[in-house]
Amino acid sequence: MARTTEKLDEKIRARNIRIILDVATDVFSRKGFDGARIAEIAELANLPKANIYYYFSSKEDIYSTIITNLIAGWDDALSKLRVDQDPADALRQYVRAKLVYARENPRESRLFASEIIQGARFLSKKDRAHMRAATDRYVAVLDQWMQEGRMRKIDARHFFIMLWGATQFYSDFEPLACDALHRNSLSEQDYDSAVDTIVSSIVSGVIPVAQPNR
Amino acid sequence: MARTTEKLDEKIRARNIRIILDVATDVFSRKGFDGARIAEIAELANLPKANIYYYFSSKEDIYSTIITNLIAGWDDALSKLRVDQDPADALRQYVRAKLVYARENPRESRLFASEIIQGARFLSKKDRAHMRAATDRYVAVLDQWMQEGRMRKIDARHFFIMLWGATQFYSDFEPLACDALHRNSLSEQDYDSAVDTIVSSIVSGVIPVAQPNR
DNA sequence: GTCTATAGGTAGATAGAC
DNA sequence: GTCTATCTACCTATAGAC
Repeated sequence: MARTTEKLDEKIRARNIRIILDVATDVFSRKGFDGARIAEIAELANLPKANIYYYFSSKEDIYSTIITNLIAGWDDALSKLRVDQDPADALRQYVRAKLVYARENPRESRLFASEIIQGARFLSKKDRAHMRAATDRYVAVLDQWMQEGRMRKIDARHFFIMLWGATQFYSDFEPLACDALHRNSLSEQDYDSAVDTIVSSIVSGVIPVAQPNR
Repeated sequence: MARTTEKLDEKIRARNIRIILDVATDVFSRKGFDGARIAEIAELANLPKANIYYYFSSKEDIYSTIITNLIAGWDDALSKLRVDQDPADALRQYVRAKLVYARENPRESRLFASEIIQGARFLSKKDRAHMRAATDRYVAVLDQWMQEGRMRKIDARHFFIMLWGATQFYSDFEPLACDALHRNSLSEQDYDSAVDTIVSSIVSGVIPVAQPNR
């Protein structure tokens, strides 16, 4: 009997926590940390406000939980660049993976963008170190390719910033992307075009090589 | 006498409005519209809270004024792409102008980014139409270059989104850029490296052309 | 034009009944 | 575990003295 109750409680608890984190992601992404209201989260979760405080100790507790979760999610979502891959193929896979993640997780992407714009106040040192380490690994792969002559020598760190900015724009600044593309909303084809444009631009360049008959 | 008083009043008014808009840009950029507090704006402006409401009718009034002002500022800041320029030179100038603007106006840049992330609720139709028209003019220049064979055929709209994302990252997501570059803050040299990496990547591509002896 | 005082409402968080 | 009622603090905005 006790076991049944415990199991049921665990189910209710897990379910409520999941719902709270889900709607909180929505509210935080639309309002930022300071602008978000616990009352709105409670309303969207169909729970009394006090119930939120039964599962989480504070507003910051909910927020930090979401951030740590989404950073963990990135590692799985982003295909790993490996030194033995073809650089052009690998870059295409990386850009595609970033755009797919952005398209499938727009709220998480915007919440994180909002957190950074507002000064990265709740991004823990651990999470930042984790991200720096991931960047360093990617940079090492590109540096290796450059050493082997399989890639032109550029600054790999700035290069990754360029890829991040180019890909995140579609989810974080969607209204601007829609305006620029004359769309009401972005379709899967638009995302495919984004991959093609980004990859073909950075792989081959946009300026034709001068004719040899000069 | 009346004239002197009027002049003095105008000076005080102009000065106070300027100060309010200045500190409000800071607060809105750090907290977003909903998170910003009039009390904080008043405190930073060294004015009583009620004084803010003497110059502006509401929180939204201050916010909208800032947004319209900063959009007007862009037209001057961004060097115009002209069809008769050399494409590579023109793209370098454009990227540089965007990065210089981002570096010199980080608060405006972040406030605007925050507004878009939070759904572009206060971006007027007029301002959006204005931005779309500017984009269309830039796109027309690139399309012309492509028709003349001076530029590879890519989607000009996605291409501009790539440039916007790549350049805005440095001001809007500065903490991430600092982490990626292993810096405490970004120097002018870092911005120069950003221009070089972005421009050389998109102009020539990062993958060497295959040797002709295949 | 300036600013104190305050209205009227809502925020995050908690006490305690069930 | 759940939720009503409520605390204290703070919010936007205004009234009205100077």
